[in-house]
Amino acid sequence: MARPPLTRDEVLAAAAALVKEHGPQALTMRGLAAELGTAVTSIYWHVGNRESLLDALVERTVADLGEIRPRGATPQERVVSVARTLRRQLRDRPHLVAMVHERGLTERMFLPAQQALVHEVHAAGLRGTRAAEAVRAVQFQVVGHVLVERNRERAPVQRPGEEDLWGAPDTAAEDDRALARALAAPVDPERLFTTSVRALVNSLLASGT
Amino acid sequence: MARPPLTRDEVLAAAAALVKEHGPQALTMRGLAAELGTAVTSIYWHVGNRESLLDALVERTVADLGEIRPRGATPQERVVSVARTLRRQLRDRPHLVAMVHERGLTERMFLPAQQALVHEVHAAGLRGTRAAEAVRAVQFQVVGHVLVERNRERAPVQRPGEEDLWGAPDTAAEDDRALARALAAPVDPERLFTTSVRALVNSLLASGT
DNA sequence: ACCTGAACACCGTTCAAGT
DNA sequence: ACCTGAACACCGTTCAAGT
Repeated sequence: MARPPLTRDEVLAAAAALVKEHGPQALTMRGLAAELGTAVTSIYWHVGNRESLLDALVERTVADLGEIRPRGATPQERVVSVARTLRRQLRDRPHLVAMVHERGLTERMFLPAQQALVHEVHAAGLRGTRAAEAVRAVQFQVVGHVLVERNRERAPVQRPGEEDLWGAPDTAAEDDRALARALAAPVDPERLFTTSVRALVNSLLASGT
Repeated sequence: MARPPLTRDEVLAAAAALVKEHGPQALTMRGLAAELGTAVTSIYWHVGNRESLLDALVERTVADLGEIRPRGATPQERVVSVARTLRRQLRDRPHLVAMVHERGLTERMFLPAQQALVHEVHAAGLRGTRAAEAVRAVQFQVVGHVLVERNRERAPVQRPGEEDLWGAPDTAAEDDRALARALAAPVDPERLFTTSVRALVNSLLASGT
């Protein structure tokens, strides 16, 4: 009744499944061993230790991140489309993105998108330092937005929430009920993301033409 | 030789010191007890458990976050100054910001800044939904940037780094050596931050005048 | 080359018992 | 009201011993 010999790939696959479903804190060496039907110590032979297991996981999924195909008529539109695609890719793998982030591989993960951005910014007429700054501004903007967004989802109930904070009178917005109401309403992240990126991109690319 | 009776404040202070110095993972109940010269279980009497201890710590430091005084002649400048002040405040407490973030209290922490932003955006002529969107765009931008920045600092050595990635020929930037060089150079986060915020703010506030 | 159980040094938390 | 040690159920990791 002995199981077939354990392989490194098998370990990685099981670990990836655990992380994808329940997050990295759910990946314990003992739990993983139970999942695989082996002794805990066998895992150590194949992957070294927990730390390098996570490293391998992150490595593997960074490599999995797909190509980015810019869409749209103008460089502005294409940059925005790259940003939106990237946001979607990151949002699809919340736990893994967090792990990539923690391990400082955000840079690497972002490379395909960065190359696309370089191309578009160049097409918009930006050169040299200015172009590099525009690319990085967009890069920081997208990654930052996704991080903030994830945080909001993980902590859906704020105490007190913006509703309470802005529902009360005697605030700076008291003479603008529409503003107060808008701030009390929940954020629409998709919309806010697009608005922000568009605003940033319009401003950054304006200096190229 | 008995120590004076333990107080909740004493526990919080010692815990805060540990976290500030070495991060939350360095805060173990046993280590804290050793620091305080009591039994581990005494701590439980005062703060419940580790989770609510961290909650209390976060609560306390969110309350500590100071006022924000906008500076500058135009609303644009004042919004940028708010953003820069906020960035500095967040950067001064890296571990605690991360904890606030993890606990989903980013909203609350951001409130003083948000009120200042509302005031400035209003002064710039924005109203209602539009004003709210501008405020939130800046908010997300700042918090996101700080998060990305922190990540970069924690993982100073990227493998491979952007230098290697952009130093090689045959990239999209191969006809623009200045661009390739700029992307291979390390990021100046302060400068990038100011550039980005300025670009975003200019674009957002333009529609108000 | 690959797997194993025992053991070590850690965790957070509970609880009955003290004063 | 406050403190204590013992105990429980977890961790990750090492290592000598097996095949």
